[in-house]
Amino acid sequence: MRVRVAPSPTGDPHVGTAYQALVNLAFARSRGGVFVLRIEDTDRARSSLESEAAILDALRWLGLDWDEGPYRQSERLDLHRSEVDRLLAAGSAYRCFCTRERLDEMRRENRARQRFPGYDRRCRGLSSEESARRAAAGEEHVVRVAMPTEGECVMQDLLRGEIRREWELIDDQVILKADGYPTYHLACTVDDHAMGISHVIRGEEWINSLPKHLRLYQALGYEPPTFCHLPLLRNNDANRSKLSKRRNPTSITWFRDAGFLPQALLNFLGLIVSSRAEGEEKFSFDQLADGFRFEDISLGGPVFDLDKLRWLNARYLREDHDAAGLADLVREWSMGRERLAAIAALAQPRLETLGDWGRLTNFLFVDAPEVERAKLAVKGLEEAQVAEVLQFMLWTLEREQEFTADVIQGHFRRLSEALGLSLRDLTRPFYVAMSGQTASLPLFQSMEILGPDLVRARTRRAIDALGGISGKRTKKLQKRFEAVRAAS
RNA sequence: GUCCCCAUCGUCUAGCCAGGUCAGGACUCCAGCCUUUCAAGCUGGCAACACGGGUUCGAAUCCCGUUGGGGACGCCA
Repeated sequence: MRVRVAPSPTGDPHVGTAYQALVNLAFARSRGGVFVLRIEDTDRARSSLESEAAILDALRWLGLDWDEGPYRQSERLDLHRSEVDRLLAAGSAYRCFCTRERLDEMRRENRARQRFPGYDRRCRGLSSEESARRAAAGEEHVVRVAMPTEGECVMQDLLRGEIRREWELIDDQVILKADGYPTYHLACTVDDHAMGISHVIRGEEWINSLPKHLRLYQALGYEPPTFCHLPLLRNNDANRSKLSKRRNPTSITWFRDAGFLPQALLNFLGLIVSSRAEGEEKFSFDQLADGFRFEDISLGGPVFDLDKLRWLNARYLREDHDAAGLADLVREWSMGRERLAAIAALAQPRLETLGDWGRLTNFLFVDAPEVERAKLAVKGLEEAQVAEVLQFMLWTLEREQEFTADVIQGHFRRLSEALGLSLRDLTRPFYVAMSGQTASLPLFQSMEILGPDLVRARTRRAIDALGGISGKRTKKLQKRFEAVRAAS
């Protein structure tokens, strides 16, 4: 029995990845199986080594260690390409020379006519001679799978049982991009087979792609594994969309930085996977793995309840540590040597006695400071406008990979110019959002020390403190934001 | 829009597959006890089977429909 988790290194280590890793690992441990880690980095533009490192770190922090890997898909291109060639030779796949413009146009039309927006299969009829000739001539193309055009795809999901879908509703999916990299569908299928994965346990968002994968298994002559689609973690707001960093802290590093214990987070995720009828809700990974059963997973999308996590975390804090142990924990969390030195550098010029330290640096040692609405005010701006400014910066920072004081300062300068606002006025509400106070340690350096996760969470809190921004308003704002961004 | 998945307290859920208990537990909230304060702890309380049909002596549980929510529809994963 072999399972895997296959995150894509395109952003912060997501708590959903931890959730899936947890289920896979628990299943593996309960049956003496092997747990494989595979990095899905076939998106050359968005994948980064930093993100990959952060994911490995986060999984290790949680104690979700892998038995094999990490494998990188980008290092397995020869295999992927040769399998594509095999499909091409067998006529199960074909080259497509359609331009992106034509595809966009076609999708727009189909959507407007409320039809299935898939590819119209224009290139599927090309003769193999013409196809080979144009490819040899260097014409840009992708490779698509030829899907069956009639009948029904009958799938088995471990949690849901049988699922049926008309084949004609399945698109001729691209499996090899113009840049020569495989898409998820191909790479995942080929690698799962090559790595002997017996159970594919992944998020529910893949359920619609299962027919494509099944077709690939068949065309490649592979025996398909057992598939199991886990419900998606949801946001805690009204619409309950799938958990996103837009609205909630989703990064595993945020949980670490905000002072949660890895055991508590893991336990919390485990509670979603396998909740006890009654009795003890605090349990270790080993206990979870011990009694692991797929039947215990409920199919409704669970809302991530931070309050319950805090309660669990509190229990770990006081039940699993004595006072001395807790002191070690706090020191480790808040005063890593490097971090402490950075804070000292900011505090030193503002310190009269060591006793000032607490007052001055307190905000760097809490998960979130209290923010008074009145303190967020900026002279000459409405509250709503202040909220918008905060939102603009939040969007800017969400895209920023390099979270250093200099880079952050650059963003503030540009935004102040673009909005015609003095840097002083622009930064004022951010001092309050970050520290809870109008007078505080230097903003940009403080933000660097806090790190992207806490900065984003605090900015969001400040926006909420000002009454928030409605969904409608957000859309309009986003347009203006793009305009401002383009201009600056 | 089309297709797929899902539906028990505000939240996580037990019960459903093998119909028959005041629908159970936990978080949150409220009250009381304990206590130098606050937490913690203890005790108690508020709170749910989305709706409509069917099958049945009997439906949260089985079937159908409606509604609601989510997901997918990319040369992203």
